[in-house]
Amino acid sequence: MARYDAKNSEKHWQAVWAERQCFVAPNESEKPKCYVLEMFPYPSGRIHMGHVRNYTMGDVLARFRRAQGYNVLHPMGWDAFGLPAENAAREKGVDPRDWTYANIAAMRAQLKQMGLAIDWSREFATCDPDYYAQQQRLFVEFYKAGLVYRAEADVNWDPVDGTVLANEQVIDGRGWRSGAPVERRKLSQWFFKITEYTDDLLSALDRLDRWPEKVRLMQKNWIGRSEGLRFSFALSNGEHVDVFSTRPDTLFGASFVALSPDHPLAERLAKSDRKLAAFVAERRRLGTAEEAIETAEKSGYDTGLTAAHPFDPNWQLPVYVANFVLMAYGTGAIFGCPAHDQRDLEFARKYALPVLPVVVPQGANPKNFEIGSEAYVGPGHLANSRFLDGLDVERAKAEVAKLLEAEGRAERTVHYRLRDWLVSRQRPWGCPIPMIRCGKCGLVPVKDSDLPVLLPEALQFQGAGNPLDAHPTWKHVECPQCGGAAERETDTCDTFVDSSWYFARFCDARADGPVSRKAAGYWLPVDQYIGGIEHAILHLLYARFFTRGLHRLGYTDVDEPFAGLFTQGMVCHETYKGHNGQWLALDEVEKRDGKAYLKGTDAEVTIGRSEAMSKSKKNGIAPEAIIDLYGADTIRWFMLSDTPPERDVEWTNEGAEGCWRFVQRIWRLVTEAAGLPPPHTNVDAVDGPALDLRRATHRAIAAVTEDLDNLRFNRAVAQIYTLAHAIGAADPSIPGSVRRQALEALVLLTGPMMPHLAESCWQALGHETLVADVPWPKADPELVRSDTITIAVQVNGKLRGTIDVARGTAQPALETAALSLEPVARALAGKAPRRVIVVPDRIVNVVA
RNA sequence: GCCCCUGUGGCGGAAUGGUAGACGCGGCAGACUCAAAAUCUGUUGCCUUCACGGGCGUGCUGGUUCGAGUCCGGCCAGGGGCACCA
Repeated sequence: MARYDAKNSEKHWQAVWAERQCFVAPNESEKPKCYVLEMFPYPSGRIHMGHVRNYTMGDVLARFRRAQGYNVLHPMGWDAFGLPAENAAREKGVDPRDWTYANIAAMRAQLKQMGLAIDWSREFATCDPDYYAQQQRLFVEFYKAGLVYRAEADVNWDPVDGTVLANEQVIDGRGWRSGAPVERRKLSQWFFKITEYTDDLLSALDRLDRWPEKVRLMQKNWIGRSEGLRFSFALSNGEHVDVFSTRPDTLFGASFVALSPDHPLAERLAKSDRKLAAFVAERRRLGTAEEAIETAEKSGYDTGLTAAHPFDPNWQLPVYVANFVLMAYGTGAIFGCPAHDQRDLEFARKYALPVLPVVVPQGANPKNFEIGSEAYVGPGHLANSRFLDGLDVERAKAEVAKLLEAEGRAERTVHYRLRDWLVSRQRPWGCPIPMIRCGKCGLVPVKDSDLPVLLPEALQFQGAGNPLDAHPTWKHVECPQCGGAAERETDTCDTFVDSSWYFARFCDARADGPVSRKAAGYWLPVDQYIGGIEHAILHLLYARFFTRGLHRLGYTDVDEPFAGLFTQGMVCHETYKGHNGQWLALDEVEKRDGKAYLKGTDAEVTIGRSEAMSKSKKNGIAPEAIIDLYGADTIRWFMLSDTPPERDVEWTNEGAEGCWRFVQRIWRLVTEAAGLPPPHTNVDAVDGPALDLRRATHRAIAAVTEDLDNLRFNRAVAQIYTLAHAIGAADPSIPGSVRRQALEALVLLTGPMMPHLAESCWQALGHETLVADVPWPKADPELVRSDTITIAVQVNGKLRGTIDVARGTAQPALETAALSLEPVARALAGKAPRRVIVVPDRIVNVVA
């Protein structure tokens, strides 16, 4: 029997699908629509295993929904602006445009090898002038709608990339791309007013019921709503300092006031206080990096000023500048209550400040309740707090707020941690911001008729700074308003802008305007979005904001771009380290008897734990190599097998071999079944082994359908193995029509996961249609349910036997049958049962 | 520091509060073969027993329940996120 020739078969079917335009989605259809989207890739030049997993999952769903009768939109594009192209330009002297499009061509070819059911007619790259022209149009419209503004901002400056980074793009005090230590600079920057939608972005999370709870929680925490009180302390120098607190109930436990080193007052004091200036500078070297601040010891600088307690002018609190107070949150100043805040406690212990408990838990005696090394943050009643004594925390908060508000000294406020989105980037390989600065007219948007603002043909990458800015002619233009000499904005957009609306552009990728209202009305929202958890916050939040903006501009009626979200796990592999601790690549190592050795030697190497495939750890496996060896169907099958899709998967060669064996097994099952009745033969009533196979077939159809509906690919795979086994083990005497039906179901169920193999098998079974065009099989409920079932019999919850009964057998009969079991009698040892729990069709539990 | 997730055989993992370990990988045994490869079949949690059987088992520890991998409380370990969120 000839083996299945994956290489030729896959090439053949890919050509057939392309030729017949199987996966081109019409924008009008009688069918219900289904929009399946995977996060589009950055064109790095080659696909990695993470892409393979991501696009396989989306492809299975797209093909499954198509078979179920949906009009499926499953597009692909390229997130093509960004720093790597610039780095390549600087390092290799290539044009970023050429580099990017060459990468796209290479990756497109690799993706096509995977046999994805994609509507390639909608493909675009964000660096296509046609795409970014439309984005510029949106920028101007957002600007006119009041969603864009320019402001001075204290920004993170990356001295290597010569670019500004958003706070959330700084990792450990270094640029998230360049790794260079970040400096601070004040620059005039463009912002999107995402905070205009804060409340809505938060409250709408509750309605995203097909999003992972984890992601909704992460977004909720990121938006960070907190209710509190804003009030001021009078300082000994005659000034006032505003603080924000969510715990005003603990005011009588205050023992200090602390300012952020970035607080204007701290900066002003530092001008005449060298030591303070040094302290502030030291803190700034820590950057905004969380880890650095985390591990840094709490420290402060006593300004010598004091602050009067709001309820007692004679009570003076010391005023510190403290390294743990953030300017970006609240007012940049706090009052410290060491007994009920861990950070304040550590600070107080260090500077020997009083620690007075003012909230005591239920049952504790206020007189001897003491704070040790842990602050008490739980509920309780107020103590040591004069007129607040005895109140619970919530009532005390309200009381303090009421008193201070009545005197006009405080304001109940809701604070969010979400800040506006800084989109300016000083990079040449991005979408130019279509604004013009005129000495006379100020900021003027580029006229619509002058769009797009194209990037210049040739850019010089020598030297730091932005080549757009350094270009001899590009930025010099006439003011659209007064006609005088003016300058273009040379900043480009954050690439998150590009990815914030591409899903809407896919609805009609060649529309004249940015988004076709009609097409977006038909396709949006995306029914299932699939991508990595690393985008759980920024990308998804920005896309949600942008969609609201598009709604405001009338491009769409939806606010939420992604009705369903699925975040897949990473692809991992064992790691290896040599004697001096360096990472070893997979092809430098060979395994024998469970141990790893340097290839060709007896030098043992350390086997590290499995980690996400990465260049730095040298544990990556190239998908092309696997596709070359086994074919795309095998790698697809591996990605779907065993591990639940949301969990990290470990790549193993043994597993891949197992997948490849299964490909051959299906092919053998199909091709060995010679002499079947012709296609479309009806199955007559059968019994015995033939009925068993029919039942197995319909059970598999039902189970796979349900599993794919819920993206439980690993379970669907297990069901298909079970059906294949049932077919292989079936009695040779059963009618060919039954065997045919089982094989056809097997092929169709496998179709979304191993599409090439399925087409070959379908053809081998005598069909002239394509699996890609065949409707999804339907399970007969009669055949899914079995008439007899096995019921467990327990004594005191321990299994003692089973009984086979007809479905629906009544309680008394079950009880009698259970009690007559020999092991049950033995366990009872002659005594009468105290009680017998009988759940029909489920279980009998005898309580002895 | 705060928040989130995950702990089940040798391994990846199944399991609406109702027979723990489906399915796959690996191992073992057998069939086919002169032999091997390939393939097929069976078997495979641990302890105990000649056997029948019995006991123990879902990170630990309490609880709820006739019955807990599943629900609740307390811990431990590993992983992830974050802007110390006052």
